[in-house]
Amino acid sequence: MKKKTTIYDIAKKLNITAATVSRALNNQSDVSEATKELVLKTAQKMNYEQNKLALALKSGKSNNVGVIVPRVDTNFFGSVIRGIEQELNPHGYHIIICQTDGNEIKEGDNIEALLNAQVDGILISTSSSKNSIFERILKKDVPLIFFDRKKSLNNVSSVTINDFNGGYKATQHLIDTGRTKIAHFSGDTNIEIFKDRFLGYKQALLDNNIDYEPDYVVRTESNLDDGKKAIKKLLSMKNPPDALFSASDFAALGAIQQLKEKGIKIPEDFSVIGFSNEPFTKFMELSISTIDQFPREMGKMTAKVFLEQINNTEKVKIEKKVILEPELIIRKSTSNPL
Amino acid sequence: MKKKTTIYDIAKKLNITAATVSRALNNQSDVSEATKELVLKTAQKMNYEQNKLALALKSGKSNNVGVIVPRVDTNFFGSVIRGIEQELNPHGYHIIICQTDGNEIKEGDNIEALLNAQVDGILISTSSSKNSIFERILKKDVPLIFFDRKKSLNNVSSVTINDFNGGYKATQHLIDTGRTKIAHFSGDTNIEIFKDRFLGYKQALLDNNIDYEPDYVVRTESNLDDGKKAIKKLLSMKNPPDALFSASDFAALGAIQQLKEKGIKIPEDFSVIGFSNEPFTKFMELSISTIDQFPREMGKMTAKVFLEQINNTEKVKIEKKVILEPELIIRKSTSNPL
DNA sequence: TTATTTACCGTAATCGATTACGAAAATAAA
DNA sequence: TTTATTTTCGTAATCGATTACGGTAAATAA
Repeated sequence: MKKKTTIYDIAKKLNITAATVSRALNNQSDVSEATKELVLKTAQKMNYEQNKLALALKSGKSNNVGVIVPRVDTNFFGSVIRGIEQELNPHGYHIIICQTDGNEIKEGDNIEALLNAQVDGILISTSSSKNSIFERILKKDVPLIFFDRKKSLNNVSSVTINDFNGGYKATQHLIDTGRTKIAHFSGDTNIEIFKDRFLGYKQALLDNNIDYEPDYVVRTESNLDDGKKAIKKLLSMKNPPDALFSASDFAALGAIQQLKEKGIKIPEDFSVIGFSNEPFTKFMELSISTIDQFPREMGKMTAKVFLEQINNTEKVKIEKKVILEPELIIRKSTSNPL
Repeated sequence: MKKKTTIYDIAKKLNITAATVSRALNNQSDVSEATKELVLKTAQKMNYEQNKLALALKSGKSNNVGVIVPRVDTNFFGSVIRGIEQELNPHGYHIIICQTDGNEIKEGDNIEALLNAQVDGILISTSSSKNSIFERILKKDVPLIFFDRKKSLNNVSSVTINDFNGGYKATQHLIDTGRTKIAHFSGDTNIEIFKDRFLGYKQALLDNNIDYEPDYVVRTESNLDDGKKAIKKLLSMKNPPDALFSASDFAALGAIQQLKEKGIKIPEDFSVIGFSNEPFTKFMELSISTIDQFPREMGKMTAKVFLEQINNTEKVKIEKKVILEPELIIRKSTSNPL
């Protein structure tokens, strides 16, 4: 009852060998139609199901792909993962999810474990500062693809959005509505995506002949409280800003709540734009302008790049750097362009 | 360079057999300290890493657990999955994620694939109407645990929240604020959780001697548009309701937006309570009262029940029905109790 | 000196599939 | 009828680990 039936069980019952059973099940040419049918029928009758582990060991292909993210319960990563799974599932791959909580050690452990599990590839949004772990993956010839948070490595593909352009577009939009005193909530600029958003912000100022004011830039975490604190600090300046580009939607919301408390009118007296297009930004009565990152498409693209790499029979390695273009979404927290 | 090193490679290099290498690596007693050290050292030098596939095939344990959900990009399922992963990872398990999009066929295919992949267990929030697939899992002696959306099967454990009480608490809260004409947005009542929320609603009315009005109950999908449509219909009644318990936060928000458009004051003239405690409900200027389901805890609990079942050496099977108690969260879309 | 134990390690089977090679049987060609 | 060619299927190796069993030599006991 409990024991799973193998091809040996079928072979014994039919008085043939497992080799023939295997060939019949795989519909190979050198088996007579008669035995093929017989095998198929008894396989069905005995509830036979192929043990993919044995197949994986033999073939060296597990059909599993590891996906590593800081956490799965955010809209962004949830959507990316959804995209990856949708794209990979029809090709027979399963995805194994690992969370790092942004912890470098956990990330290393997860990579180690995935390699031991013989995954056919690793898709990762990294929280690591070092490259050494990734070189171990490459040495084993396991396909590695970065998405969103990447490291720059030779021969390694990545799928990201153009965070520089995202920052630029957001800032330019504020300028287009007539603002010049534009503050910025920055994330951890050691992480590439946050540095790029910041650089886009600076470049937009430069291109519009607006002086860059370092005091207008505040480092914040991605939560409401940090946004509130940061905007308080900015408003207490001698020459306070009249607009904000936040690298995080959550911090942007915190700022908005604080501004309202102080009786400052949005967007008449102060404009706010966020980043990520979190679902809540659309739902607010005062909906929040933001930058869409197309996370689902990012996931699908990551999966596609992986599939291409797997199927690449050329000797030369391909290195694809896919950069998605983010989109400005104008809502009520900013005015319309002049 | 590319070839992974096996215990045979180590054995050959040291002129011993693979058996000894295996024993040394597993720190077994019948190997001399000298060779143990030697093996460990050369294993390190040769970058040896255990192939878990071979181990899995031999032992019959893959250390993978399948998790099946409708989709991963919602706050609820994302949080549940996060909880499952956090609990299972320290025990050496990896989770394989599958999405069904609520499609029964896809769910069957996913189960099939997970069984073939020899997962050590399946944790599922089901969209299926039939029991037959699950009986196949049980026949194979693969641990099966339901969470949130369950089927009632003998000897199968489940982790759910008390949706009946959730519906009851929400409705009772509206009554406590002085409402009597309470409408209900119901989900698909063929799904147990939605039926239970509805039954809780009815029971609360009954216990408070309020007549149940079938026309006050509208079937809606979990999105804004359906909520808007439904509330329009309700408001056009001869005797329209003055409160709403929606089984979905999204539909509740749609209703609120529509009510505002009509100039109806919330919560003075109309109270709304949702279900699920989606993040946006807290962020709104008019924050939405709702029912918290503790999804992360649900995930952790599901994982714990799985671990217990795995480690259960008794002959008798345990069947655990864990029911989490949902919590009423009062915000601005409902008044304070009288 | 002989017997017995212990420490250490090799042999070979096993998990469940695939497949190169070769052999027997069936058929076609001479 | 004999030879050549297919068709069909069995034998055994392989993937990379673990482990029951057995054997040898050294250590200890008698």
